[in-house]
Amino acid sequence: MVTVHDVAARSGVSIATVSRTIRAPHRVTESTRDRVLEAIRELGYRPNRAAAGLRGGRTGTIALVVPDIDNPYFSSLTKGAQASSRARGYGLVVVDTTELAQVELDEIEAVAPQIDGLILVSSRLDEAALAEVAAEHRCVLVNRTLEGQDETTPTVTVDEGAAARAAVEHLAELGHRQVAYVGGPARSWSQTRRLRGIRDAAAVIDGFAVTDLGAFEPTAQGGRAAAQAALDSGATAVIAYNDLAAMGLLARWAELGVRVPDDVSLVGFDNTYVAELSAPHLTSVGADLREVGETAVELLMERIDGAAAATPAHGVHRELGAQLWVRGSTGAPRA
Amino acid sequence: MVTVHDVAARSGVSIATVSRTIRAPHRVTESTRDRVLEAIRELGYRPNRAAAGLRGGRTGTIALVVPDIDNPYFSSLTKGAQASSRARGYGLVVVDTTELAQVELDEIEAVAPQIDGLILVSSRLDEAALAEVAAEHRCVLVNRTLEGQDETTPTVTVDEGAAARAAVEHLAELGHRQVAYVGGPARSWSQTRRLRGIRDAAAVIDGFAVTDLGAFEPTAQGGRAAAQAALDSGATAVIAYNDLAAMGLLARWAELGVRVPDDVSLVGFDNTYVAELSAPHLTSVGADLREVGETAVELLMERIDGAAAATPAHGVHRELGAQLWVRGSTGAPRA
DNA sequence: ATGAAAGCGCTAACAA
DNA sequence: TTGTTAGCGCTTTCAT
Repeated sequence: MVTVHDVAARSGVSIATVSRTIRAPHRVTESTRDRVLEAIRELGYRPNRAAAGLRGGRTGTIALVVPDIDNPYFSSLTKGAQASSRARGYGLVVVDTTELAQVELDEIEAVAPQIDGLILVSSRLDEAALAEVAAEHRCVLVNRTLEGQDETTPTVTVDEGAAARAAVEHLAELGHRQVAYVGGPARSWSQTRRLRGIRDAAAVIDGFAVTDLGAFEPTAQGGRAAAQAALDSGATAVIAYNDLAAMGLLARWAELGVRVPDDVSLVGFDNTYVAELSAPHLTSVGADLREVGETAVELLMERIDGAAAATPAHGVHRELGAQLWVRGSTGAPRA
Repeated sequence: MVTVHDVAARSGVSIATVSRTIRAPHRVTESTRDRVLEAIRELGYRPNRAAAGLRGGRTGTIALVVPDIDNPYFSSLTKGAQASSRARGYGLVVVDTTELAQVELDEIEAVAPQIDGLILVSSRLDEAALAEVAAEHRCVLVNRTLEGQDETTPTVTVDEGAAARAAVEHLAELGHRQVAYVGGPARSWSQTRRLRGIRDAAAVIDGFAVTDLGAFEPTAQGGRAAAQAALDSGATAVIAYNDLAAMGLLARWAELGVRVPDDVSLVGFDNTYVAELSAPHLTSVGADLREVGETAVELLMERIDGAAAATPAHGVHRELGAQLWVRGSTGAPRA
């Protein structure tokens, strides 16, 4: 292992100068700097981030904590974060909590000392635990806000209201008036906002009725389970809590001989890549997931770099716009 | 931040005893141990893994390096690794290399000092670079072997030959004799093995012919691009390089009015979760991906714990069996 | 069985 | 501008 000492010896300077050459190049004469840089290259020196963090408080690494990496929503978001942090010279470590609050807490505490900050995506922690984590670590929240007086934790959310509205208006324009909603986990943060968004959007359209089919698993299985009920509801179009559930509806309907969009239209949420796997492709509403990841990193960087500097006392909250991605699963209702 | 000093003060012992209580409990009297353990609980002390690694060489963390986390193959494998490492008390950090060899190399060198070992999945490094990484770091290879004299690096592979054979035999039993293969990236390690496996299996079946359609992107788009050619080949069944490509074939065929499995049967590779997203569900061959991840962690653990101990001079190579997952996309050929 | 002390690789005062 | 030095939190001899 090559250390600062090796580089120092090789270039005939002290270890402090080596460190400075990396962290504050302007504080070193050009000639020495060149010499040190060359030694670094020759020796293949790489600073030990753990050691740097131990002493200086900066590790050059951030962590992204997700509930389930094996879910296209989170993996796409992760891609965005990865690209963004890399572009800024930061390392990114991904942690999967398997949807468990306790695991989430454990892992956060375990990695915390080794990183400069963390991004919590769709945290499964309860308010109290989340507030404590947010208070003790430099972090950014995604898809979740801290209720109450917290104005200090940067947050990235997607405008679920706009997404829901886009779905409803799209269907209304196509001529639909009877729509069924296949919901996700009842207590979920997104579910609440999505259902309300749909209701609000529907309310301002003449003669537009929405039937809430209740809570289903946010998976293809959940979608399959809802397929018959959706049909029975008499709706000409269905909105699903997420793309995975929509895929389940699509598959089950195909087995039942129901054609999409001829017999019924379908819209998913999140615009994950699975929306382009089906036949027909799935119309979906949502933000650009990679952009969500990028934005979270951006906010965290501001928090880190401008630590003492221009950090506003109030937190930064970014609500990302949602778009409608029209694909083959939506069309005019049967005459 | 709670440190060993806080715990030591609280329990009236030295920091050395605190450390021992954690790393070598049997070297501490039961009464003192209890006292220390209680202080740890009360204070909520968590050892700083980075610091531990700096001094002792053990960080309690391992890294999993994948080319693209936004690919169901890797994300499922990651789940397995995550569960397994957690069960063993190790932290797991996931690194996404965006398919780039240079990024892979950079990230490996950056995290290396902070971890006890790493798992390289489907490494994009060339032989020379990979050999060097394997020599300098404690690592396990997945889906890749080091050619030549290396007998020292543990490796996990999937029996692609068995997978290919399972696909071919399944189709043969159904009555198919004309099969087309939609290939993946020409130079890919898996592609080579899969094609050969299919050829070998076909060779021993009377009158069984395989048409190689050539290289396509290992994505839904790639599958779509191959759809027409697959039909034109006159095959009654198609095997795709992976599930994603198979999904593309399925979708394009649906648009073309081709029915699966009535008009043509389809088999994918890898058995990722997307195989259960389509209508009909996709028959696929492959190993249990989570098991692949678990096995890799297991091998790495053996390498770490038994460092000096019973480590055989020759490496450990585990080839995981592949299974056939029969779903709706395969059936008898049209009479 | 326990404590004192050295030092892992690095950064940040402080001196020079 | 550069070097010296004191630790960051921890593990690990070496004493006791």
